Amino acid sequence: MPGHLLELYHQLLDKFGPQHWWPAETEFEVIVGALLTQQTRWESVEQAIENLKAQSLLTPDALADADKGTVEECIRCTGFYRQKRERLQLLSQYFSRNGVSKILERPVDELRKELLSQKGVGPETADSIILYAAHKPVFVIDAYTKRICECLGITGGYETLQRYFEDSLPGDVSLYQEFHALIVAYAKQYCTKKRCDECIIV
DNA sequence: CACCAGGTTGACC
DNA sequence: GGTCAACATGGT
Repeated sequence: MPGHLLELYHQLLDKFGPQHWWPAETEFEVIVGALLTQQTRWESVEQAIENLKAQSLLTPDALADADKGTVEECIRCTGFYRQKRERLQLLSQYFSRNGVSKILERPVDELRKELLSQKGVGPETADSIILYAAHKPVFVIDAYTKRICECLGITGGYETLQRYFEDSLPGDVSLYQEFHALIVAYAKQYCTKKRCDECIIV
């Protein structure tokens, strides 16, 4: 019985309040954060972003040309720092060559395909960039969302779950942003790998 | 000390 | 098409 997602959204909003997710001064900062946040705590990403800012490396041009050791030092705290450094600089080159807003303004389908062709950018990272930097309504499916979908009896791969959310909700950017953040807030507390308590969603 | 975190890739079936 | 180790640090 689909159609319960909007109800779930309001339940979570009542319980946790607005999350105002992905605070960032620029779109490029969102892009960098999206890459760095892979398989790490957000607090580590904030630290890394701060480090990059202190070195004035938070622009595509600066980051693309920056010294490798310097970049690795800045992002070490996010883990996988060698491959993330490589991928971050390749991504910076790409945005530097074509222009951040020029790229983000492209039609969603085209944009998604382009992002996915970049090394280190998979579906979740691409969709995070589209939703939080390009401000277009694609629903981000992360590990927490997958976990909650299991509770809801929704099975399938990334695209399947994404279609389910997008088909069940109005295509609204703010709604997608908040809902995604609320799912994470909820799952972190009540639907961890070890336990699934007080499940308000079933 | 073991396990986990806002994933992606390339190898292998 | 799906599964899986590798990638690396820091927190609980």
